[in-house]
Amino acid sequence: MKSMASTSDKILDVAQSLIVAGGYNGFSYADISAAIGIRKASIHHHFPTKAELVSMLVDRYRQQTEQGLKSLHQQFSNPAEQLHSYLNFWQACIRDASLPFCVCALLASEMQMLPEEVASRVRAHFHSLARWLTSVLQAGAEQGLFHFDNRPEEQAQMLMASVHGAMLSARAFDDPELFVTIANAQIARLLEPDYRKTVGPRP
Amino acid sequence: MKSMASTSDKILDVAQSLIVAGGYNGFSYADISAAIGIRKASIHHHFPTKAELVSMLVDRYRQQTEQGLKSLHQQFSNPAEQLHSYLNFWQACIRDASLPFCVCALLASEMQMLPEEVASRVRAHFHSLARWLTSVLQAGAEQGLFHFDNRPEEQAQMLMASVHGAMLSARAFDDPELFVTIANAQIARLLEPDYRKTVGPRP
DNA sequence: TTTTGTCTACCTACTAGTAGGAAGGCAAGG
DNA sequence: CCTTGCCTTCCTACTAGTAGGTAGACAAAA
Repeated sequence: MKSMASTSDKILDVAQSLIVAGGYNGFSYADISAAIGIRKASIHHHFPTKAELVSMLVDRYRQQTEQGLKSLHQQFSNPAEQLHSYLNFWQACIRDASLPFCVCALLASEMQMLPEEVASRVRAHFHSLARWLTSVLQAGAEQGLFHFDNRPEEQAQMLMASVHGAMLSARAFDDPELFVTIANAQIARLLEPDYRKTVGPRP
Repeated sequence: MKSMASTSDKILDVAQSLIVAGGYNGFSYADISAAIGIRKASIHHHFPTKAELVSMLVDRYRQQTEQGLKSLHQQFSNPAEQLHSYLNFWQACIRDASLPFCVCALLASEMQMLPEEVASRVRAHFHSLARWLTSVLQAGAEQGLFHFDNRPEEQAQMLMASVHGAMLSARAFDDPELFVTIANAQIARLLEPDYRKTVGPRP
């Protein structure tokens, strides 16, 4: 049985893991070429320029993310469980090192030198993630599950920053569990006291 | 009057701003050469390899940071004011774009592909910053200024992640004020209610 | 005189990207 | 059936430019 994934998907897969490891300038067509056993020129056939490659990659990532968040809504009606499930996803990724950093978060740190077509897509991801977190927090607050003093938009920004910062710390300290600690402690503070015992972070 | 800074300091200054903009792989000796009007070879005289250059740069940055935090202790005896002053520093840096990102935070995102001599220094910065934040939080808690449920070490990690994540968000959204919003909201939650009015974030 | 800093000139390895062609799938026309 | 032609995919071979790094000459300062 041949490998199912198309060549262009394999290229994006490899490129994604290389970007997550070292950013936009941290990989080359030659790296991808070596990883999947295809010539450099063949990669250019699928993605004429590096900027296009990464743009397509971010588009795919955004699409996967949005689909994931949507299916999360179908799976859990409870905003607290949605939030936990979101964090569990990253927890698992960071633990098994399959995707130990958000592609867009990493690219965001290099924002100033990204091609505009990439930068705008990264920005769009941040906007849509902020929107999603805001809606979950708002729903949770209305249902009396969450409690916070700020506007939901602000609280969402705080949470998003915590998650990205926790990824960074986990990487800096070379300690995946640190992500879990930080992220779970952060949402524990959101939960209403009487709800904290039932849905709070598991040990 | 000739420029006061030594050549090697000028090299480090330029390299730092280039790293902050695009990371380890985001700058070259040629970039520095062009920026300060010196030949590439002359830079190699001061810093034989790129890894050494960045190592020295991180050493200098760590030294400056530690000195800054020390002088901050001399200036303010109040832990809440120390914390505010720390955030004000970054606030100013990000607003005037002089140093719109922590060098070590940016390098941390590329940890996996940094030369070991650089990576270990970045890790050391994270450790010492965590230590400082822990001590400030602990002192503040003992004086009844702060309130939090976790151990001070954990709370320090949460705060550090928030600060770095806020830098990232400010960059991703291209909105310096976002850093201020997130960071100030985060420490506002630490402050004891009756203390919040006097030392809380200014409007 | 030795050291320090800078220079010109160069090196090898790698960068993104291009030119042009071979092999095969596929569909229309004979 | 077979041919023709298009399309996709991949290839070899190449380009111009940039990466980090080196060798050695020169001048000024210690």
